[in-house]
Amino acid sequence: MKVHEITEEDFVALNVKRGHRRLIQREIATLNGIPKSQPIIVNSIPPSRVMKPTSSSSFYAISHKDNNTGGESSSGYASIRSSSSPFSSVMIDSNTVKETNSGKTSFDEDDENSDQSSNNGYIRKYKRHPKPDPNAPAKPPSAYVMFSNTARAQLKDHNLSFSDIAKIVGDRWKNLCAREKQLYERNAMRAKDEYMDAFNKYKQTQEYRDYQAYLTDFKSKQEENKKIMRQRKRLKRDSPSSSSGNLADCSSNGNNSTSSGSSSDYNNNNGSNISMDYYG
DNA sequence: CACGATCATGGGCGTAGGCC
DNA sequence: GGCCTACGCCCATGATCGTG
Repeated sequence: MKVHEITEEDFVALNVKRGHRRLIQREIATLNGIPKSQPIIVNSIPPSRVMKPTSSSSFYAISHKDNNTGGESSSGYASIRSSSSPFSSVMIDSNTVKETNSGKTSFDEDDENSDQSSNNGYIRKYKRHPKPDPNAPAKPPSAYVMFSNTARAQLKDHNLSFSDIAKIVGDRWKNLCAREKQLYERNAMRAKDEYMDAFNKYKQTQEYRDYQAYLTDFKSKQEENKKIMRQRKRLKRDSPSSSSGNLADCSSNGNNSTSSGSSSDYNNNNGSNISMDYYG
């Protein structure tokens, strides 16, 4: 594998910390001719699978999905989960794309088996999130989110596409007069204060401690599952002919070690709602 | 300081994981 | 191992928070 082909998953697999990942990615971007002024993209897809953007939009997510319709092509999925922020987008050098298009790149073990075989398709990154904490106070919306809720309600009946609405809301926010904006900001600040109070109180409760325990448990089980999946893949790869027998054994082992605990815990957990995420 | 993640919105598709 | 359900992710937007 060439250095510039390394993906976010590869870094994670190598235990490279995020800050270091960003530094390395910046250097790679520079090598690829991307100026420092341009933000880097967190590439979970090796360059060989990156497609050129289809529009001039500043947002650059690579996908087979039909824009705006929410419809996805049935032929697989190639996408980068880029941040919703426009800052997170960057054009990947088209030369890089061409250069590596035919090359085979290695993946994180998990993706490796994702049988790109079938359609050359890349399986999107998908991680199960822990259940949110139903007892935790709801996170307060920002001023912009408050505004967008109002604006969306007004635009709801205009039969506009999802992205059109987003663009209009963004425009309206930019053109909002200072006084009105201040109003939203004040509301947001008040909501935030209330949230902080509520959350500090909530942290003293048993529910909070239970949820923290659930999170820890959830994480360790995910790790466990990952190991099992790797094991299965290895077995499948190593003995394709006798795969059924081995697989059965392996899967039963896997199920014993995971489902027994996880399913019951999942059902028994008190849930929770601090939106945690385990992307690494 | 830079930059990714999150939040709301809705519809549709694909995947993880539970269950038998 | 196959079926089925729940839910993550995609699309756009900007402010804000968190992390390295």
